[in-house]
Amino acid sequence: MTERKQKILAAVVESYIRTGEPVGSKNLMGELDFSVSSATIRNEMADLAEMGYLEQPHTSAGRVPTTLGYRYYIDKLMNKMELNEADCKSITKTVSSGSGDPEQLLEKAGEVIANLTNCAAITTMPAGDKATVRRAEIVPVSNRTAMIVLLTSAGTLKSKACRSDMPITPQTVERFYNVCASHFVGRPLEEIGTVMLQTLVASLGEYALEMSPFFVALADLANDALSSDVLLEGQSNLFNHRELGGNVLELMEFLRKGDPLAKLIAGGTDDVDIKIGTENEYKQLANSSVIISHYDINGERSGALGIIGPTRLNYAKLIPYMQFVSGLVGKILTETLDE
Amino acid sequence: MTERKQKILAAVVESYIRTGEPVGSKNLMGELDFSVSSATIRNEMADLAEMGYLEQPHTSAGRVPTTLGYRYYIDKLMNKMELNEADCKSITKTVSSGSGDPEQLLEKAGEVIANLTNCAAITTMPAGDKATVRRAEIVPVSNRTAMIVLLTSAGTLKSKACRSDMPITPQTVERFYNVCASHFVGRPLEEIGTVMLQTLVASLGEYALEMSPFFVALADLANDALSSDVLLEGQSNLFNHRELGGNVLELMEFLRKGDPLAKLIAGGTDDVDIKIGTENEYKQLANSSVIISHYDINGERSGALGIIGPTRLNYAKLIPYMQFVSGLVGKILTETLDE
DNA sequence: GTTTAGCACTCGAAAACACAGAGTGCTAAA
DNA sequence: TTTAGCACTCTGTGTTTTCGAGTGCTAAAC
Repeated sequence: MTERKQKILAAVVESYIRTGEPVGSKNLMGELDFSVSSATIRNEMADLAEMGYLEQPHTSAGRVPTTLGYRYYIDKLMNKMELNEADCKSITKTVSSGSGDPEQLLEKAGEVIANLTNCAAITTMPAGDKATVRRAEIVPVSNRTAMIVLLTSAGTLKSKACRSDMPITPQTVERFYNVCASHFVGRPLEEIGTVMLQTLVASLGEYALEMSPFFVALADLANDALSSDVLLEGQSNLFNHRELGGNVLELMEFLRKGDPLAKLIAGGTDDVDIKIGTENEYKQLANSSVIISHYDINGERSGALGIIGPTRLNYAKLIPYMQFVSGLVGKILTETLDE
Repeated sequence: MTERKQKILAAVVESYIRTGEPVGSKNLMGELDFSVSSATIRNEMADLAEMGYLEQPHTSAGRVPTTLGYRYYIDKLMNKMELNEADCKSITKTVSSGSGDPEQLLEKAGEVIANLTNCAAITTMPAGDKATVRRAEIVPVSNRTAMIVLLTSAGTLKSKACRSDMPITPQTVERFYNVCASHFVGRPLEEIGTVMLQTLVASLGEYALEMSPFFVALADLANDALSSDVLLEGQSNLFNHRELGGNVLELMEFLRKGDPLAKLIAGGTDDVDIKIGTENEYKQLANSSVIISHYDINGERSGALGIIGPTRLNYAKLIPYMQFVSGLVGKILTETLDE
């Protein structure tokens, strides 16, 4: 891999990212900082194609970067762009304008990213992995229906209505509160599994029947709180990218499901993860790139922001932006949740 | 408007709804219960076109119903289809399978409708118009951050994190609880407006500064609880209707915003509201039809289910279905929330 | 040995064209 | 009033043509 080949590869990638058109040898001439003829470039490009970095949509078209080409560009050739001062300010202003509610914050961050990048943005709420139960109770709303409320140490509050077969008395409420206080509060959410509940219910004796629906619902809530919520913003931006073509629908269908999204965004240990096209584990993403940037709360990896778009993302610009926003989110959340 | 014209109009509408193709005089011959030549039908159709009930996409194409045509058909000609027994059962089963949580219920109902109709489904949570405050409190999650929790008599629970400039002490919590108990509990949500809050904060004296962010957040929550939540399901179904063409995107963008949706579904006093194409107040819906069916809780109009799809909906079938599902939802919610 | 000019060739996109088919409107006869 | 017949219109489709961008190869130039 000569230096000249590198320069040509970089130029092809950048030109393609900019225009979306396959790039030919003649056009490339003007974009290089050294002058050679188009024939020379052609030879080099043929080499790069053979090496797997470029490919042709069809015989008589220009060249387009392959997954490998993008990867090489990102890892070795790319110069990250500086952040635009004004953008930073406006982002900071928008993101921090909320009242301190994490969900609102991440929603806003997602919006900002989606608008900025013209892609779909995904954000995860701070992970509840290690969260413990802070409080659990039932609040009656009618004769036989009550809200179950679960507050975790991570600051998430989940609630859900639940119907009982028996009238709900103040004693029911108190009993439930006491059981929770003695068995759950301060313990990790994970412990509220079905096994735990079964033994618990068994030990309740005569009250078992009365209480069991509430404990089942509580387990539901605990699960809810454990599975990190994923927010999605700006999906419709994907329609602006015609290279995604007919696959947009499948892609959007894929995004609608929370589970794979959660997996997608969870993986990776680096500060910023980039998955290009077929590098993605899901085949629906074969034509898309994903940039994921994690955020830390109190120095601990807690969640992530990501974008999903076509493979020809402006990586040099977007990577720093994603880092900036996730850093900002981490900072704000750390402040919000400090002990 | 002769009887024959009516029969022809009905046949045109039904054929178009079935096939999606403009219908010509020859094809129509086979679908009428009397025999006349295509020429006769042509004459009648020309008349109907002149009267504004039909139109031609272009000179040499068949005829398509206009908004007026659909309207006449629905109001005067349509025979509502009977509900399919098996469908009813499966709907009932799916919808009532939840744990009694209204949100879950309406989500399921929306899903069922979306799948059944191949349209986008919108559902509103039971209105909080007349709801009162059942409980309001703050729960600290860190030194300066607390969750504000608001539970209404309608069974909705809203919460939100809120950050204070001062450390939150148990006294703060108690003070807030007491103020809420004495001023808000039992009162309509609407009263928690900014005006009310200002006078209240003023009366708090030295604690005003400490408490005000929480009251502001509480007002937010009250507003949240008042503005009926709108759930949207099956938007992607809209892509299956090619007659919506390029407008699908605008339509989906429109659906993403909650506000107009809420307005859309709120209006109307009838049991079932049908808006066809340009009858809709929003121009993004000019090519769509909307069927909205309200549900009652304890005999009081509380919310609605609706579908949005192309104008060529199978009204005769879908209207009874919507009535059935909304009736079912009303029944279940009435049971859930009975006092 | 590397670079360049020249040239034949390939392929896709767009334009031009032909044409079948569905449907209409009109006229005149039944 | 209804019907048969006919000329006409328009779209959608398939075919052909043209155009241009781009390539790969060869042979000459550096």
